[in-house]
Amino acid sequence: MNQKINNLTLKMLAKQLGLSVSTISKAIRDSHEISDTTKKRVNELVQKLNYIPNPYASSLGSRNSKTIGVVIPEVVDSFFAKAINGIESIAQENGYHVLIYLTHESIEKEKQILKDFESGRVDGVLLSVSRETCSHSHINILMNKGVPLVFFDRVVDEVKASKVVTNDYESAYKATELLIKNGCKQILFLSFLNTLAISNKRLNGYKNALLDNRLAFIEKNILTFQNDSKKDYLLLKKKLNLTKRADGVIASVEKLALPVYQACEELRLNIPGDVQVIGFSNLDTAAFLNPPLTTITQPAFEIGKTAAALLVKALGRKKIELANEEIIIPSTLVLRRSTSL
Amino acid sequence: MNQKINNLTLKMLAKQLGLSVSTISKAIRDSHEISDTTKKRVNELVQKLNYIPNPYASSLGSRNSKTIGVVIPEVVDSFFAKAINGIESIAQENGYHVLIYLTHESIEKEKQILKDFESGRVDGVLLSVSRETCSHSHINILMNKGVPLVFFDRVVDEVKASKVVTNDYESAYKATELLIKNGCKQILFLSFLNTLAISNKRLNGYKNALLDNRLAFIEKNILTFQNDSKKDYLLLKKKLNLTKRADGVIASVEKLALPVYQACEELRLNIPGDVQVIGFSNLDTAAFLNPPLTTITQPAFEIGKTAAALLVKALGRKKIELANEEIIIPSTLVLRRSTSL
DNA sequence: TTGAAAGCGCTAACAG
DNA sequence: CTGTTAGCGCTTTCAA
Repeated sequence: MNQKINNLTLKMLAKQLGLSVSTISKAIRDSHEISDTTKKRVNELVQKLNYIPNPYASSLGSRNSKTIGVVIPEVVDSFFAKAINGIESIAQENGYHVLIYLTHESIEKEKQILKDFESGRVDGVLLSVSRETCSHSHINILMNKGVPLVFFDRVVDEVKASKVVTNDYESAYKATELLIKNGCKQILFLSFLNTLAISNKRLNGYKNALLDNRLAFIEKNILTFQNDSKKDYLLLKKKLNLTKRADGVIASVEKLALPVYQACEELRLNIPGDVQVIGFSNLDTAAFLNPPLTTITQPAFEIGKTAAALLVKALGRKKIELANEEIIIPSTLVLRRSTSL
Repeated sequence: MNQKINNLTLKMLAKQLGLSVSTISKAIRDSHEISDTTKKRVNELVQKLNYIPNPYASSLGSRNSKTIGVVIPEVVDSFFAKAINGIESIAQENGYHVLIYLTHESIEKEKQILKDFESGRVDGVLLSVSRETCSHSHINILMNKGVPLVFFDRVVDEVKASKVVTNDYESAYKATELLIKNGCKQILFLSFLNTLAISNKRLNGYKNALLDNRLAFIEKNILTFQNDSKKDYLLLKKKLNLTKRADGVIASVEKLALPVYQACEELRLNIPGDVQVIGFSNLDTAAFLNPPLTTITQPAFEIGKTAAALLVKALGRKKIELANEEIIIPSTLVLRRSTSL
């Protein structure tokens, strides 16, 4: 269907050099079975004619595609964007190609994508699950088909696999503790509706920090946002406007920090005077918000890079095997003016 | 090398149904040559056995891969992240897969990537060139090989191809005019070192707005940043600290808005009282910066989406042809408090 | 409407 | 060290 220009093939090279196709093939891949002289002859012709092998033919023969599939919820999110950067750096370095798929937080899309991967389209998968992902059979099915998979950031605890994460529990604990030390009595915890392990860990960190500091854990101080619902925003505003008003907020998701700022602005509440705020975020602009936002900053690039490295290393082995290890790369608490000094 | 699980093949299906491989193949692709009854039989078995075709074998046979290559400078940039979103939406909708490549602003990498595309790895390319891209033979070579390519945002004027851009000249003109109307006399224009057409257009908009308003165009008011150099930042600071200090700044690139804020903070200059600032930016946080940043906001999602749509439409045709049209989707000037009212 | 046969361009034993 | 022989799994004429 494509009017593709007659691309050079191994066969043509073979004819030109009076060698066999397989010799050329091996020479190009620098096989030890081939003499240096013929390698040189071959490479010269390859250069001269600008021969570029057909990757799909190679894949078919060798049963691997030199490509990895990256499945993430969003790309407009500084965490994921930076993680992709890390992934790409490793891929690039090792001659892998990167197929990107966005689930937009939909488990249906996630299933669809993983199912497609059963085709052998990718040699391995890097996955950060959607908020909707509660069941995980689709992940197991793929892995059982022999497709290596490494989770990063948003992992599923129940699935046995290699995982690269950050210390969500501790970070949330520290964040909460900071607010408490700073005198907050009513601390809101904002998150999106989901069953993500990562959310739970953050929530538990928050909860335990409260309890360890003899503060009540109040169910109603957990605000669970639906996607972009106005209602949730109004609830947040209400919480910040009661007589016994919330005086601290932890936005456990990057996107939820801004609504807090917005609400405070509309209510003419001072941050950090009236309300102190901490956000889980990789925003480069955090330092320039009004006021600068104290953040839990995840090592996004490193997480992506490490996950990719794990996968690529495994793919390089004769017998592919991931150790099912969990690598934890700690986040950093960056103090700024949204929490009082 | 891969211990891939014995994947189902057409041959196996054929045997089970007592049909030929080609019949199955056609049935699966819903060919009109196949009777409805056999189509049904085939599809039932396909469902039951969960048959998934090998994409690389298909590619080899059909000479197209159903994947597009997206080449961009960075992904940690809200413009590109949003553009990817647009691209992905179209790809997804049309059954295309998306390979992502980052040049990190290096023309060498860009060349390497485009050269790889000569292999037939992708059916078409979406390209936003690196800052270093001055020559463009690598792009022409690829196109001459018959690989369809659509530029988006950062185009190369000299190359004939379809392009999706925004109105950079007008936007910069409007931005400059706004500052002038607001009383600015010394307006800095910040950009990165490059020969990008897009930069030139913005610069010209700035220049002409000055001239049309009887203000001098001063070469030294153009600050050209190298990548992350401290020196440039210091120069910016100096410009903001002269007796005849700059009183307006246009950051013609998203990344350069923050240094301005930083410099003003360090110099204790008030925005917009002492200096008014406008940034070309898609930052969601713009509204929450201190003060909220007036921006030229590009239609990132639409640009990506439109470029992808153009490409995909062309790929769907028997005889692939792009009309070499240039589609312009206008940006929006969003007034916020970094420019006085 | 179906099927046989000939590839697509490359890899991979295995011989020589 | 090089070549021969089979495929990889699918698409595509072209006959039947």
